[in-house]
Amino acid sequence: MGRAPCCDKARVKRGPWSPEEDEQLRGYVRAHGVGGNWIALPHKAGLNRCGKSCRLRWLNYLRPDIRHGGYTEQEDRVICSLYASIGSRWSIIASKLPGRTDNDVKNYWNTKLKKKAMTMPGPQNHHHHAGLGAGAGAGAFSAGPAGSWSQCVPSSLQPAALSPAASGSSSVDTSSSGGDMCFAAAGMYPPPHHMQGFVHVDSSPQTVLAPMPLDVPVAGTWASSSVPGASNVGGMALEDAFLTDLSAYGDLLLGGFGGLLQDNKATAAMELPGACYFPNMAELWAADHAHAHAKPPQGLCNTFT
DNA sequence: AACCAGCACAACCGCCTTGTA
DNA sequence: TTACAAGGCGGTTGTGCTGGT
Repeated sequence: MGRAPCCDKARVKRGPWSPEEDEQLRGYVRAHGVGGNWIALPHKAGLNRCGKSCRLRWLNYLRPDIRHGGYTEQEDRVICSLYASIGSRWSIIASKLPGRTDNDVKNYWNTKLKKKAMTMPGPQNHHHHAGLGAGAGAGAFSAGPAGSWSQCVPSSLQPAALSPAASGSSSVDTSSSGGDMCFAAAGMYPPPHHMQGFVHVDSSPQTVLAPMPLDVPVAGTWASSSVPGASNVGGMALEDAFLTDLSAYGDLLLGGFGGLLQDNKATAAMELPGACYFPNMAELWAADHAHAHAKPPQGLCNTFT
């Protein structure tokens, strides 16, 4: 027997919201805020709706800062970049796109961007895949010789090598806040010497990404918030560093994103909030070392902050 | 004009995580 | 430590619109 439903579905209204309901919810939130309790909100607001439904409606549609449609090339690249590195974690991806919601980004990917990405030419240098490809889970992403998306990417388009399901990361501590080792595009860029076997620090397509040694000293959290002048460190703009890294990962892991990303990375001009755009190191660790059942070394993070 | 297929997007479902008593 | 409630998330479904036949 499953858990009890959050509301009586037989009694609450379902389906599309009417303009009157929208205005009722909008007015209530304007006047009182959400109050930290979505379950109680519909009753207080006089809405015959499930609390979860109210929450979704507000977050995905009624919030004043929401933008719908009109995705830019930069946003496309960011979505592809992050999808290549972290998979379908839409809330994280959306958090990097001001005014976008996870649902919106997810729909956009499923209906448009996925097809667009599928039509992109494949990578030019498949020897990249020798790096992480030796690790567990990477087999699903071995690029075909022709290098087309349809051959490189599994049917689900899920980067299994990084996904919780494949890495078994339910046992991996992805929520640690202390010692997060964010490979922030800002903060410490280029990365310390001992990380450069793993981190792509230049735009050379020949760069081979190798698994990071696990016994490396971890220098603590790399976050722009703690580093003065972090938006442009080492002569590399934040977005350039970000996209350079992720294009390298896309090429390594999916065999197709690289082509989508590399062309215009230098011209990317959108401002990306937050600091840590690097792939989840804990999951990479788990996937690459078949240690899904164990915790990664302290300091591997899952935080995009 | 009617029908159908495909598309876009809003909304729902169920599971997982988190906070709290 | 445990149990429970609520929040959060990603996958999936439903619905309306549009273009083609």
